[in-house]
Parts: sequence; structure tokens; C-alpha cells
Amino acid sequence: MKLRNTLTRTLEEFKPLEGNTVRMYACGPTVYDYGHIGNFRTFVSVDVLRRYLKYLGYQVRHIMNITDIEDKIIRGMLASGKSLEEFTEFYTQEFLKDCDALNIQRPEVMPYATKHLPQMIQIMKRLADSGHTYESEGSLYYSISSFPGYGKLSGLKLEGNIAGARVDVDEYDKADARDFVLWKAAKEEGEPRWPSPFGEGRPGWHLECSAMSMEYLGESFDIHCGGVDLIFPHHENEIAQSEGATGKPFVRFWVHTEFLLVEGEKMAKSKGNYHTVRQLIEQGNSPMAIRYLLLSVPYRTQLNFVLDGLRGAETALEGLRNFRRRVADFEGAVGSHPRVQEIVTRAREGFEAGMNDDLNTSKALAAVFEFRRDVNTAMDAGDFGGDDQGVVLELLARIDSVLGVLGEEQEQMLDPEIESKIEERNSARRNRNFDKADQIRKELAGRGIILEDTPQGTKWKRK
RNA sequence: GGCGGCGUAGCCAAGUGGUAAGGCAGAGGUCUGCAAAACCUUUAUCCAUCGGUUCGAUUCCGAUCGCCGCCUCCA
Repeated sequence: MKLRNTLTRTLEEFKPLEGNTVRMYACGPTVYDYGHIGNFRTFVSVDVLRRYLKYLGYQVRHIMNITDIEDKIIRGMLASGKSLEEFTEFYTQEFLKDCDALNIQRPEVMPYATKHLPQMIQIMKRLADSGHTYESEGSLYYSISSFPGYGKLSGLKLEGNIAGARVDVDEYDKADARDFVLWKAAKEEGEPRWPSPFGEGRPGWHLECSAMSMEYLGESFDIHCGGVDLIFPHHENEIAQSEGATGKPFVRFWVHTEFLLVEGEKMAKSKGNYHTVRQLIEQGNSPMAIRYLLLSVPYRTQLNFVLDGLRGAETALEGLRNFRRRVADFEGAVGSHPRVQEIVTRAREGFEAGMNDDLNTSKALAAVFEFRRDVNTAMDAGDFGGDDQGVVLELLARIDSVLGVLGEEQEQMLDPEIESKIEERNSARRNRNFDKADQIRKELAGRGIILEDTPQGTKWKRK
């Protein structure tokens, strides 16, 4: 598989550093509010990467942190009157509910920042010992001029024109406008605080991710994911901290998900185009359609989220589920047809070629839809046998182990009342009493039961 | 001001130096008592605009217009 690497700005063949295990880290949520679809575009894309690595046969050790201490959290906590833990735990659980709804697999470890103070202090000590830090008014800062590689990820140069634009940088007591805080001194009453060799305070945001990623993945690991907006300064600072402390390369592949637009515009609460996952679900959209839409565009390009597209996604998914059902319901002679074997091979290769190309999900999905069309055509032509059924279903399941959009096959529930209605209708049909038959069908439709007359008899499903 | 990305049919979009994947929507057809499902056909002489390079450009280069992002918290 090839992945585009933000660090090198090129497409590179991916192989794990050690053995068969991929060690990856993704920046998780800051838990002070419900997540919006922009957040979840990133989380879904990370999930697709994770699932595809597993599809390829790798073991995946995936860490996603929960940032549960940060300025916005403190503000929210104080406003809510809850304790820090009560406040953050609420939004953490809500976040996990949204993840479940979108069929996002749980990472192997989801560490909380506030549970990793010792690891953060350890990094600060190492940085202080090696001359990367300075103190000012009780806070500890990282001096970016002490790290020659600073800017290698974002491409921003130290002598950029940022400093001039910020005249009042002095109020931060930084030696350089882009120096960043490792440890913030506690100032106001009621602020959460922890003891440290640098005084009472709390960790800076960037430090959390360096500490937790290295705690669970080692000082050098394979992949680090996040949204493009985290490239600078967050990820740039993580590199400076981690490599400054260890002297080793921190991350091999940086994988960044592009932004999501809504109706062609940046999503913003003030624009009224701000959508949380739960809102969209409450408005009647299925979580799977949301997931499908979010992953249908390659993660490296901006995605224009359009509400009409959500309905289209719903229809597209229903089509794929109908296809699965049709194949699953096949009853015919055993045997396999070369034509189907070719179709299956071509579909698998097409899907993998798309995914191997930096997770080009658009290309991969095109292969899936061609798969559906070709199998349907073969079935219509009678070129399909009982042995083909399993092969087709197996590939479909394997593909969906990556996409995660089809869901479980709904068992045809036996409902005596519906069965008797169907029998009543079929009896009417045999007597060519179509008015009555249509009336029964209409009645069931009103209750959300869709009837389909097939050569194998009448089938029904819930809308 | 500095840096970067994008502009492909009604909508979402892939893609390539040799003549445009896929999905949704639309149209016609096969099947059906009618539907549904499924399948087939069809919908961009053209890829923002204008120049240039080339035998040939949507694809490379330049300019223009428009949109988006980073440079400050942010997926």
C-alpha cells in the first residue's frame, strides 16, 4: 500500500517498522462539546486506514487519546458547575456513542491526558536537561530555536512573517513568538492543577500527545494521523518535543485528513451549516449513510458535504444491501461459473488497487459498484451457481470489513400476521382480483412493509 | 502579506500527455397484472477563462477569475 506522507510530500510504499505490527496514533477529541461531522470525517478516515491495514493482514496497535484537560474544557467545566472529571466523562461517552453509531472500531488504547502526567513530566525533564526549554513566570516553554528541524512538517520557515504581525507577543512572555508552552503555571483559583518539578500547573496540549503516543507505541512509530489543521502547530510541536527529548525520529508517516465543507462553505456555527452527528441522525439520516458519505471521497481531498448527497448515499447503500440479499437468497444448482470467478477476481483487484493508492476510496467504490452490476448480469444470464454464491458473499463481506457500511444482514423475521396478509394477497392475485391485492400491499406499505414479488415468491422487508 | 490546495455533467466525484471511472437524480426499454427489485441503453465533442509548449492537453507551463485551507484555538 502506498500512502502520501505529509512529512516528505510524496507517495511512499508503506511497511511497518517492525515485523507485522503497525503502530499508529491518531489525535482524538477534546471533550468539551459534541463532535461535528468535520471531526468525524477525520475519525472515519482513520478507521478506514485501520481497517484496511487489518485487511492487508497487519496487526494494528492503534492509540487515540482523549484530551481531557485544556482551556476550553476548563471554561466549559466552570460554566457547568461540574467537576473536571464529570464534565469530560460526559462528553467522552457522547463521543463514543457517535463512534459506535458510525461503526468506528475502538482503538486498542484510548488514554486520557490527565492519567499521564508522570510521562509528560518525564519528557519535560529530558527536554530541560538537554537545553530545549526555559521558564517564565512559572510556565515552561519550548525554545524552537533549539531544534534545528523545526518546520520540517509544515514547511513553515522560522523567519516567516508571523512575528511582525503579532506585536503583543510579549504578553505571553515567550522569547520567540512561536515558542510554545509545555507546562502552564496555575494562575486562577479553581483551575485544575497538578504538582510538577516546575511548579503547580497543567500540561500544554502538544505535550499530551507526545507523552501518550510514546508511552504506548515507543519513541519511534509508524503512522500519526489527524486533521490538516493540526499540522501546524500541533504536530510540528510534537515532533520538536519528541525528537528533542529522544534524539530519534518520532514518526515515519504523517497522514492528514483534509477539511470537510458544507454546501461548498466552511462549516461554522455562525453560518448555520454546522452539523453534529446526532443532529443528522435525529433528522432521519441513517448513521451508515453518514459514514458512507464521509468515506466516499479520498481523505486527502476536501469533501463537499451536501445534504442531498446524504439521501443519495442512503439509496446507494440500499442498492448494495439489496444486491447482497439477492445473492444470499440465491437457490439454484451447485457449481461455479468461470464468468463469476473472473468477476470476483477483477472486483477484488480493483478494490485493492484503489485502496492501495493512498486509500482512494472513490476508486475502490467504483470497483464495488461494477462488481454488483457484473454479478447481477451474470445471475440474469443464468451464469451463476451455488458455489459462486459463497465466493461473492465472501468478497462482499471482506470489502465491508474495510468500508463498514452495509451492516448485518437483516434476518427475515417471521411475522404470522404479515405472512397471512401476504397469503391473502397472493390468493387475490391468483384470482386476478388486483384491486384487493393492491389494497393489501398499500396497507402494508403504510406500516412500513415493502413487498416484492419475485420468481421465488413474495418477499417483504421493512422500509 | 507569506505558504499550500482546488475549480470535471443537475448534484457528489475519480482520473489521465492520446481523446472523460463510479454514485445520486433524469429519460427510454426488458421483466411484472401493476409495482418493487434487477438488468440494459441513454445524459460532458468536453474537464473555470485566456494564452503557451507539444504531432496531440482536461492532464505540463504562464496569466486571469472564483472557492478553500494553514500562518492564532480548531478535524
